[in-house]
Amino acid sequence: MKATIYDVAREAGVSIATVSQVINGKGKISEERRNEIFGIMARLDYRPSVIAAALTGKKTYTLGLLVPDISNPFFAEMARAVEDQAHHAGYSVVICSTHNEDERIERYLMLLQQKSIDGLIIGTGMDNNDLLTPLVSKDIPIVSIARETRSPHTLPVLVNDYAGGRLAARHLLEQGHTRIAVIAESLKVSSSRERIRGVREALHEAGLELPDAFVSAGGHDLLSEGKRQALALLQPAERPTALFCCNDLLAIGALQAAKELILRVPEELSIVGFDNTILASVTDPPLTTIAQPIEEMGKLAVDLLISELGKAAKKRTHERTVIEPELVVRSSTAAPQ
Amino acid sequence: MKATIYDVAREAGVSIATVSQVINGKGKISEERRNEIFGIMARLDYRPSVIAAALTGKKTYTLGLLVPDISNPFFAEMARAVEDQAHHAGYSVVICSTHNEDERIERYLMLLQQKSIDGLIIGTGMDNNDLLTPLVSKDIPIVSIARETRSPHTLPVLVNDYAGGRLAARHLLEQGHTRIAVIAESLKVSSSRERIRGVREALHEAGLELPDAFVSAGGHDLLSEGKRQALALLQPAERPTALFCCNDLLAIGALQAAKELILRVPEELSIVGFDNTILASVTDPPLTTIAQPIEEMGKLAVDLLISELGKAAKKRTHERTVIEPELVVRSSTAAPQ
DNA sequence: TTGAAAGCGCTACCAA
DNA sequence: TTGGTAGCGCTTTCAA
Repeated sequence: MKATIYDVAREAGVSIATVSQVINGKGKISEERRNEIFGIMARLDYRPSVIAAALTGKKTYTLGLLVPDISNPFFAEMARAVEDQAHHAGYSVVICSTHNEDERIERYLMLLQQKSIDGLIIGTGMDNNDLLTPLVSKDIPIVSIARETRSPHTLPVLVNDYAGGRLAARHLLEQGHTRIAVIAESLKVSSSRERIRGVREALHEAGLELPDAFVSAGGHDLLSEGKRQALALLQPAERPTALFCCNDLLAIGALQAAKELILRVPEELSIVGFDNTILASVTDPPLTTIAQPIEEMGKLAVDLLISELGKAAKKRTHERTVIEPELVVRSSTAAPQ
Repeated sequence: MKATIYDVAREAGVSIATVSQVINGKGKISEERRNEIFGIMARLDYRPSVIAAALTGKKTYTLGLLVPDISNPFFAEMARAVEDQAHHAGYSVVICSTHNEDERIERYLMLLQQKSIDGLIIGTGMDNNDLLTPLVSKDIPIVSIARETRSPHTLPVLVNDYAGGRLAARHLLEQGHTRIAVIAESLKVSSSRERIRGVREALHEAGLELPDAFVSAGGHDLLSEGKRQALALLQPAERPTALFCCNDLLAIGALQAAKELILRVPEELSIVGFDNTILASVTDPPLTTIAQPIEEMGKLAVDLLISELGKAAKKRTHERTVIEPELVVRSSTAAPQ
């Protein structure tokens, strides 16, 4: 059977209270005793039960991570960064794929609460901020990564999406494009809206408009959705000469659409993605995209969360952490013919 | 404050034992009482604490998943399948990226034990099976997915790697290749060894050999490793005309190597991958690869694990679940010039 | 059909 | 410096 604190105490001829203090480095225990007890713990291969500790109100050293879909490389890379950093700090991470469905989000949130996570990282879009109130009222700190929620209690760590949109549009404008369309995953997500705003703004500065007909959004399966939307956008005679896709997966869908329509990329159609996931570097042609420093963001989010963990709810920060995106030019963009 | 079982009991004018029975559908409680209590639970927004339940020896409804690297699309897709299926069954999943390092594996295993997971899914290579003994002695069921451990206590769910290797080699042989080299991620992983054995066997049947110089392995960063190894293999005058890479990431590295050497794929060099991740379909050229039905495997693994959860340790299955792989022909293979 | 009470393993407070 | 002990919220006999 597994050794408990009682076994250690008995073996050491002390009370469990003493052992507990040794474990937690509290109280004043003599060097001697301390070392003796450590020795016994090692000999008995004793491992404190996180569960029992959690029951008495201590931390569980578990974080929750909500992402729409872990099989999307962007979120996989995010999960990796988060998990890595958390691991370094002694935390483990429960990863939840929400598929952007409120119902799943709710179930997961319940689950995570029941399991008493110490903190939550949200990488998924959320309509309904009420879902967070139970967490908030329990003083569980929440950071959102790569998107914002409307709740004042979540600390965002994000890339400057607006700037990203501008960057993409400017790149396209500089190459001489004037008919630029946008494909977004979902207008529910703050980051998509911001990126579109950036595009619109950049166009505006160039004296151009972003017609509503050139903004497309929606869908779950990003790849096929990107393709479907691109197909639709490219139908009209007055088709756009460039597509800005709000993520790489959508961009790849667009790439497939172009292939299907026998439009050469970048000669006949330019495509810009967003995220700079591994996908962007391997496609045919390689994708010009806006890079989100996802690894850095993941690390930052975890550090931030853990530092908030220590504080009383009152003293929590409310700062937004914003990182600037970068344009990565590959081969999917060129001057229009 | 959060409602506890005591609040519910008080409100209902019964004892906590009764409430507990209602929650767990045990004992004989009158319809009336039962409904009344359910009502009160709902009204109080009562959520049983998984932690407290776990302390008394009940399940935690948490599974552990060990993968080498969640940012590798293959494992991301695996994680997604596992997580999805687990979620359907009411379980959550703690995902751990081991980087194939024994030390990390050990830490994670400790962590998972402390948190009392109900079951473990191993998707990572493991040298040291001793790390599993603590789990085994606690009767925690373990299934390995897409690879085997040497421990008799883990139930494997895998693709027929040997057949996969053969499939790849046969495809190449049929196209007229005779100088076929193999790039593997690590010989520590059973699946790699099996795939190579399959290749060797197929070659053997065709009266050919797989020289040791044509087998390359090792490394962590799969992409750059694939490139490095391909570069090395393609150096000699007697260079191979085809490369079988033990996963898609390696294959993409090889693709990059070919580009660097200005070798056209597939005209001058054929490349076959393994896994059929999303990557394979978007590369330039799209990758011929061996498909692992990863979604199916993930589901199977979870179902298997959960069904084992119910059984006493003695009655556990020892069956291997093997699925046949499929060849997916795209554009990275052709007859040698 | 229901309830009392003994844990589960640990923490934290108060005494000694 | 150390130990006693009352919980933490829930499950599970055993009695009533």
